[in-house]
Amino acid sequence: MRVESTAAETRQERKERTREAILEAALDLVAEEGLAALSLRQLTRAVGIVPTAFYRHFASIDELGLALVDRSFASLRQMIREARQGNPALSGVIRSSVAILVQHVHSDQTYFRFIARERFGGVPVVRRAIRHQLELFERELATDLARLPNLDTWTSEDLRVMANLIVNAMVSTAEDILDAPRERPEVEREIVRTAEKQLRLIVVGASNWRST
Amino acid sequence: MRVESTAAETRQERKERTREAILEAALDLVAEEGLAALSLRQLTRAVGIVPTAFYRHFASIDELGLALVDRSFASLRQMIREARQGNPALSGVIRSSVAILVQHVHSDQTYFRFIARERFGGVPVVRRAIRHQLELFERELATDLARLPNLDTWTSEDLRVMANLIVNAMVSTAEDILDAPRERPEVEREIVRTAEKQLRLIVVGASNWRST
DNA sequence: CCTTTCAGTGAACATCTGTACACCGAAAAG
DNA sequence: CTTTTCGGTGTACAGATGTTCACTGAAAGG
Repeated sequence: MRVESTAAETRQERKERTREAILEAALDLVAEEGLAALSLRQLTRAVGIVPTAFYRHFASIDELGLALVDRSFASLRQMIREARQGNPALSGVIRSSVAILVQHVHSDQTYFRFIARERFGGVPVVRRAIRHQLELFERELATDLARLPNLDTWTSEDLRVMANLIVNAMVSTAEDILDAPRERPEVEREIVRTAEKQLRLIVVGASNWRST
Repeated sequence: MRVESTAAETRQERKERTREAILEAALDLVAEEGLAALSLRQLTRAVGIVPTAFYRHFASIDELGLALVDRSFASLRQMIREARQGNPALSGVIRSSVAILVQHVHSDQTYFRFIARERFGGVPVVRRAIRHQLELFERELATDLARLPNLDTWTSEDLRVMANLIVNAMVSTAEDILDAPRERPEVEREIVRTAEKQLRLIVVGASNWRST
C-alpha cells in the first residue's frame, strides 16, 4: 500500500464517501417509515448506486442499522460533553441542559429521530443496541449526579433509578420537539418549559428523598 | 331488516367476527416488524381470507391502524378504571398502581406492544392518534392527581406537567416489562422496584414543590 | 510495466407486493 | 317465491423486492 497522497481521491476515500452517503440517505429514508420498511433498492437509488453495490459496505440492513446506532449516539455523546462543560454548581444547570438538548435536537434531527423511532419500533437487534447505549448513557449520568450536593450519600442504585427517569423524560422531550410544527415556535417554548419543570420536580424530589 | 334471531350466525355477526380476526392477526404481525412493514397479503393470509376481502372491512392499512389504536386504548382505559377503584388515601397506592400496570401489560401484551411500537415509530396518522389519546390520558390523570392531599392548590398546568412525567415513566416501564425475558422473573421484579421508586420520587418532589 | 485488487455495474431470477375486475352463493328484504 | 344485498372468491397484471453472477475499469502493489 502506497502512503503517498494523490491529488485525486484515493480509493479508500471514495469508499468512505459512499459509505457516508449510504448512512445519510438511510437516515433520511428511515425518518419517513422506519428501518423495518426501508428497502435496499430505494436506499441505493437515493444514493445513486446499483443495489448490489450496497453489499460492498454492509452485509445486511441490520448491520446498517447498527452503524446508524453508533453514529447517532456519537452525536448524543457530543451533546452530553457540552452539557458537562457548564458550571455544575450553577443554579441554571437545568435551564442550560434543556437548552443544549433543544439545540442538538435541531442540529442533529435525523439522529434523534432515528433513535426515537427505533428504540421501541424497529428490528430487534437494533432495538437491543439502542437499549444498551441508553443504559451506558444512564450510567454516565448517574456518576454525574453523584457529584451534586445533596446526592453524594445516595446509593448507586438509587442514582441509576433517578438517571433512568431523567433520560426517559428527555427522550420524550426530544420527540415532542421533533414533532412540533416549525412554524409555531410557541409550541416548542411550551415543551421546553414543561421539560424544565419536570427536571425541577425530579430534583426537588431528590433533595427531599431521605428526609421522608 | 329482520330482527328475528337465527340459530345460525347472522350476517352481521359473521362480518364482525372476521373484522375481529383481522384486528387480532394484525396485532400479532405488527408485534414483529411494526405497522409500516405490515403487508396486506401476509395479513389476509394469516386471517384466512383472500387479499381483496380486506377492503370489505377497512379502506386502507392506515384505517386499520386507527382501529387498532382505539382497541388498544380501550384496554388501557379499563386498566385506569381498575386503578381508580383502589383506596386513594392508601399509602400503598403507588405499589398497587404499578401492580395493576404489570398485570395488564401481561394480559394485554399485544395492545401495549402496539402502542409502544407505533407511538414514535409508525405511520404519521397512527402516531398522531396515539399522541392524542395519550394526551387525553394525561388530562384524566391530572384530574385524579388534583384530588390528592398536597396537590389541591396546584395549577392545572403544573398537574399536567406532572401527569406527563408519570405517563412517560409508566410507558417506559411497560416497554421494559415487555422486553424482559419471561424465564427470569427477577428481572421483572427489578423493573417493578424501579418504577415504584420513580413514582415515589415524583410524589416526594410534588409534596415539596412550592415550599422551595 | 504488468498484475492484482475491488468498488461499482447490469442483467437475470423467483418471489412478493397492492389493486382491479367479474363472479359466486347465501343471507336479508319484500 | 323472487329480488336484492354483500362478504368473500379467483384470476390477472404491472411493478417492486432481495440476491445471484459474471463483468469492468481504474487504483494499488510490485
